[in-house]
Amino acid sequence: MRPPAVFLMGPTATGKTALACALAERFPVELVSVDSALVYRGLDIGAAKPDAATLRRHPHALVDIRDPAEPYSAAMFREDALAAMQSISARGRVPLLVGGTGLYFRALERGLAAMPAADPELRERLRAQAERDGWPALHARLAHLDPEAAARIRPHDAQRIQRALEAIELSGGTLTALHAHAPGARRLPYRLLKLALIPADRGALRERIAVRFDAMLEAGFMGEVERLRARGDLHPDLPAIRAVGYRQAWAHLDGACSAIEFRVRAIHATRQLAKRQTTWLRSELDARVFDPDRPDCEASAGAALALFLGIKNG
RNA sequence: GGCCAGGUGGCAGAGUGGUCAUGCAGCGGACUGCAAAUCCGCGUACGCCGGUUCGAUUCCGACCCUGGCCU
Repeated sequence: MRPPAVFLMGPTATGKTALACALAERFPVELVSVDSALVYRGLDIGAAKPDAATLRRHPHALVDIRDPAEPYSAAMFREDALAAMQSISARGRVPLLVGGTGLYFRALERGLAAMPAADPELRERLRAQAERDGWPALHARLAHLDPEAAARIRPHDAQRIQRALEAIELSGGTLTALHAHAPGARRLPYRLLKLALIPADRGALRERIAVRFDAMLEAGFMGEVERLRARGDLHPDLPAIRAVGYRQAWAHLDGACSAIEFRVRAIHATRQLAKRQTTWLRSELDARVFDPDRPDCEASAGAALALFLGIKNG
């Protein structure tokens, strides 16, 4: 029989970490982070990374595993997460995957088609071509090589056009053909309980995001960004520096906008992130949804987990 | 009180006698190796009342409001 595993999903600033830690106090679970920003060392305050004391008491796998200069990816995440889960299960414990990165959860659960890995040089070449001819021109080329993929991808979706052309060039086949290779065998070999934290009232979430951002500033967020800049080898095109908050802070320190403007932009970007994260969650039809703003949220989630694990609550 | 300028969607800000500004915010959505990324979609806005006109956000008049100057 497949071992159990739990997903705890939710947009930013909904208290996922607190809930995960609370559950870890009561159940035999161990935490695995599902967050594309927490993997980076040095992104702490602005990424709302659990503090050192929390991490000591409740270790999170896949936190601080990457230098901000090295890009991470969904495929690497899947591999790392599977390894972490296996080791947790082997100890007789239950992996609790907590985070807000929809693509990572999906890649983990459904698997990714076997495709060539990212190739920085090829990407750079495609980027240069796009700068000259525009992405729609590359999209037209894609339409020639793989009409089906081109129909799915918008002419200005730089990232996907680039990835499609990259995969085609590296594999010699089409993206469509690569995807067609059923990733069925790659499905997650676990019995899953999915918990989703979705605020019924987005107004409350918006407010919490603003308050939290000001707390980050108070806690020294700018100093953290200054330290990253001081390294000298980081730039705004890196995934780590494009993270919400960091990107806006970087632009502000470059003189692109005032401190006041920077704060507003960062808060807006965070809210927009929360919205996109919520959109991912709406497609998780088999998830148990809880409202983080209700006082019984933790108890309800705990009850669902107890039932799933066949453990007497308490 | 007088003179001048102006009142455009939640905000900023163009413009025109009869199809469209645009940006930001917001909302909805997509999502297979950068995903806290990338992209797509969504608004009968033209201060108020009259007038001119086939047709007024646009032209004319009164009124209200805002800012500046003057008394």
